[in-house]
Amino acid sequence: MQPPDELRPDEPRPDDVRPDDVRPDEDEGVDPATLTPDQLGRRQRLIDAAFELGAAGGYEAVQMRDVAITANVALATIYRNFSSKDELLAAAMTEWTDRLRDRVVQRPPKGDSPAEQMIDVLNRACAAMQRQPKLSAALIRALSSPDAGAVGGGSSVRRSIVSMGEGILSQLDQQVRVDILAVLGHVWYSSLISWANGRSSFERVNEELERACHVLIDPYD
Amino acid sequence: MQPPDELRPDEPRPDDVRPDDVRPDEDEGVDPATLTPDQLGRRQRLIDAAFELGAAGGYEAVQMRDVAITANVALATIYRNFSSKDELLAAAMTEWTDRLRDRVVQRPPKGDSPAEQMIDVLNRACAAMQRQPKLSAALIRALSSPDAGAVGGGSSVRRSIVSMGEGILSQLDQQVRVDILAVLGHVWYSSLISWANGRSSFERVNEELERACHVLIDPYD
DNA sequence: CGATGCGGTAGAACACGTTCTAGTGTTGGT
DNA sequence: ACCAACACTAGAACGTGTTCTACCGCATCG
Repeated sequence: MQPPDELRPDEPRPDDVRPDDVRPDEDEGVDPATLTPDQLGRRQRLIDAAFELGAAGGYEAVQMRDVAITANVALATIYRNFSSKDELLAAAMTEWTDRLRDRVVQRPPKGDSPAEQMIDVLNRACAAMQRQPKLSAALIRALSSPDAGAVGGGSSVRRSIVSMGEGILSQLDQQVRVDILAVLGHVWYSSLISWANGRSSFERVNEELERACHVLIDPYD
Repeated sequence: MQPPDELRPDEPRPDDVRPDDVRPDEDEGVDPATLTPDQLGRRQRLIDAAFELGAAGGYEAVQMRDVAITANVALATIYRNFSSKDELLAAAMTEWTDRLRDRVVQRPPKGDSPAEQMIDVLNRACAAMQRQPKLSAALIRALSSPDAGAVGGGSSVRRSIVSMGEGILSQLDQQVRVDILAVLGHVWYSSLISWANGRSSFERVNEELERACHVLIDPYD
């Protein structure tokens, strides 16, 4: 299964391309350049298997033995590529987030005020996740895991929020903009974790984000 | 081991008292009123064991078999009182948070502006956690777990932030105050999870909170 | 060509949260 | 006094992430 492309599921995308703007310095240990095509293939098959199992049954359905079978790989081989289940899922999250961000960023947000525009962008990102709720929850859960390997995924998400917001808040003072985006990142992260853990609904996530956008942005506008 | 009382470790406190303002409606299933003293004792011993093991070795050191041994109880008995390890830790978190909040609230925050006062309060809470870093991380990790039983702990923490902030921001418009405190709650939660998962330092948590207080409160002041 | 080392495979083994089984008080109603 | 219900105990058993063992094939180096 290919990573779901929620915003424009119809656009063709070759199997093996990966976004070329990923920062290698924050990824997990292995340097992609030194991998043989065989190894890259196995690695991608593993990530795809994680997508597939996660989309079908959520976090607990991504069982390492099943991932191995789905990807046609030995169990121990997973651990040669990813130090843990959470790192595997975090790698999947990175891949998905990068695509999602590209989509969201490249169409103009609707709304009259910066706050409204920011809300629109976040809503669209949320809507994309909502279309694959089990997968999203699984990926978010991995991101919030204590596993060291999941760090890269977290910073990838943070980067995405910043790049989504920079254009919209460009009129604001540099420092204020950074601060606002940082706080928004916290609200996003916190709300999604609550949602992924079954503590709140998706509407609640949207409400929280909306509230935060208003209380943060409006007074500066 | 008794729950650590970080802010005033010297004040005597009887073994069996529990704060009388806990809302039973958000606690785990069992109604405390119907428990025999024996049962209450076992329950408290379990929470105390969790404190002890968690303080010594963090989340992974709180192993159910060890908790059972430490509390002098059979393994299965733990699961009669708490539906999971995370719920046990969440109960411990609730107990600790309630005390912490009482301490923090009852002395006047220092600082000239509401933002400064809010920062002071949050800093003090952080400082208390920093004194038992392994325990704090363990409790926070439990709070952020997908376990249904941990919900009560989360709302207990949220309540604490609100009650800590209400006095300070009393001059603000009601709605704005609620919104600000909600956003602050997200920042607090998100930062602490990152810290508990080893992704950021305690100074970083303080910085994030400080930043959030300024960007949220100052424009309304 | 042979040695060496690396990455892969199959599958057992291990750790720890959780559940199950069977048996033993203890308690409260009749 | 007896019975039923229930909480507790000891310990086995189970599930799933992770690690270990043993072995194999293949490429690179001498």
